[in-house]
Amino acid sequence: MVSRRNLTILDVAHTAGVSTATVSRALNGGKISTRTLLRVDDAVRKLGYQRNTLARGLVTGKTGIVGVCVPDVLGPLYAQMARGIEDVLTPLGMQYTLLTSSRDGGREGAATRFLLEQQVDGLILIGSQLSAPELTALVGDRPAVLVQREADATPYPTLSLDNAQGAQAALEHLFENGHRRVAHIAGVRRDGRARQEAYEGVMRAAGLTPVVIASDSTESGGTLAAAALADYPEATAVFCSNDRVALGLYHALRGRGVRVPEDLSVVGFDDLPWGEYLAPPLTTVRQPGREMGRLAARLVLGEKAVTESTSVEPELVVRASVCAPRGGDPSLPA
Amino acid sequence: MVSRRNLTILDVAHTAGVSTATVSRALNGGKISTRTLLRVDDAVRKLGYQRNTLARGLVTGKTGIVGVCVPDVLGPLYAQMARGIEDVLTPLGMQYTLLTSSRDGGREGAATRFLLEQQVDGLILIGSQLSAPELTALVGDRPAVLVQREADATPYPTLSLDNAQGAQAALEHLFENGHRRVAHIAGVRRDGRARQEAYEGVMRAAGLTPVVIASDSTESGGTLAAAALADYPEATAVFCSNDRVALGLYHALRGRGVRVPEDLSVVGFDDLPWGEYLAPPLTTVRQPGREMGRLAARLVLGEKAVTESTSVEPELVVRASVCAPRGGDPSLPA
DNA sequence: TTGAAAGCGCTAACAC
DNA sequence: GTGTTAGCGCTTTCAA
Repeated sequence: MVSRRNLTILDVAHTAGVSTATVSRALNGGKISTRTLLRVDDAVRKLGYQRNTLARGLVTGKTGIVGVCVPDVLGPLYAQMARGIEDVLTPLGMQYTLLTSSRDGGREGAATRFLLEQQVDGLILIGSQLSAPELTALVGDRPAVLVQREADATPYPTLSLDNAQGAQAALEHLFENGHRRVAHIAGVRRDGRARQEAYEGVMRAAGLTPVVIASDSTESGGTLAAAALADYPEATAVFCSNDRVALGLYHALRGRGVRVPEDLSVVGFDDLPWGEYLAPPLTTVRQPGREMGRLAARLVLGEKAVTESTSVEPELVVRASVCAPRGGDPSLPA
Repeated sequence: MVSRRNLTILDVAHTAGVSTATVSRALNGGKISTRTLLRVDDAVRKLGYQRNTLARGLVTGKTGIVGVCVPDVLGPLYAQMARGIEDVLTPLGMQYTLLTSSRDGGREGAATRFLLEQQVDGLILIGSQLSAPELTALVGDRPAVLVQREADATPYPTLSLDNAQGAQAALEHLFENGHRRVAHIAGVRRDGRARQEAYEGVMRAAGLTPVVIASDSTESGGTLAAAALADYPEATAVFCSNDRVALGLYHALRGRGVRVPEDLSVVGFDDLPWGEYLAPPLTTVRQPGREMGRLAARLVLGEKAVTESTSVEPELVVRASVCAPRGGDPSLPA
């Protein structure tokens, strides 16, 4: 049962009394008589043989593995994407290897190179920070998909959330509730910037003045932003670049005796799992992570027609962190 | 720059005017004259050569990869462990491949087999659900570490959190605050069971009656548990099997007008990132995920003396979800 | 210090 | 249906 040294198909062939080719066929579903198949199966079981994927991959030129590189393992969104990828790979008997770039271009490059040297059949790069030339030099003409990145100077298809649409939905919801003075707590990364730009655009289009508070996209960024928000007391609502910021904001607001949503309405972005359990449950924009994962996988496998860039629609999730502003439509600074 | 078909070291050898052996040596830091090293480097760069790890692994019998299998990617704790593993692997020029078992024995078996066939140098199985015989049959004598699993009938070292100690710390904190009627919302998995047993033991040792509410370790489990808790109104505190349950409990309690901690003290387990931002900030037991990851990696690489089983100490994180019960020490049911 | 050559374990023609 | 055999791309003796 326990292997001494390396068990190979030769051992199996031996104990089954057939050739290695036959064993290979048995293992891969080739033309085989039922009797020999049984014999081989027995031998495999008896020996506890496990095939060596390296050798197999070396000769077939395929590994059945898709490499996935995420910014960090910590994000629930990436986890959802991973599930989506799994959804399409598993029925195909394929697997994926997950690596993290730690939001660092150097590490991302190393991880990507590693995956490529691993001879992965395809590459899904999520939130890549590498420049277009770096990417092309590294990946060459291997199948790759860039997720959370807008169409680029790269030859690879991209898949991204329509951040503009999400921001617009959030703001419209706020407008419908009577808000006009809506501040934005901005994020730092690609997505954050896209959301900020959309926010500014929508505000201007509505004849309103954007007020942007810089932040680092984390809970503590949200907490810090609360202080900055105190300098803009006429704001009746805040659109946060993501849920984590909203969480930090909730916390700081509570400390300052500001009630959500009575004193200040809040909208998040992402729809992380804990959002609905907050007090009040957070109104937010959902990013369909799992679906994005599925799409990315199908794109990289070439199952879906590869258009230059695909974007998926976010969905507004209305819960309880938005209500009408206190004095109806506020006119001028207090 | 962009490879036509497969670029091999033969191509490199060719353009550098040396043999493949020399190229190999140059790539791996063997004895080489500086001049040829430079020539090879140039050729590599010029061609955009990337080594084929499969071939390399096939001949060396090592891949430099540690396989990691986690119950689900969604858990922040697993993410922290992954970071810990990375901490020790990266400086060694090694990598890890992450796979999920989706808390399903079948999928876990498949994932493990896949990693093994991948010829990983070691295996870190987190929260494995497989039985000892299944595990031994599958893994054989390859280096493996079982995380979040107590010492077993398996030949592999285990690494687990001292759940008993964590439960004890939580309960002692509650006792010190004057609580006697402490209920427990139990979890379903290994860890949950260990915590429940510890809870029961500590309660009995203190001459108190354990009250256990079954749950599924998720937010909705916590929400449901709130209803069950209504049948035990004399409880002044609840020890939750994890933070997610505590979150759901918070939510349901709020709906019922029960204040935390004034009406009911709550303690969680795990210390997930959002705990400190809740209202009130959650007192909980921290699981040192990153450190566990580091330990697991060192164990699997054989850097650390392999003792049969290692356990790491949890740490009580006191925040604001515990205070003295309302009427001091409650005596009898209402 | 470098090169020639023998495999690592497997699959895929090609014969039988 | 089954066996023979030539590699897949690389490292590693062994000689030179």
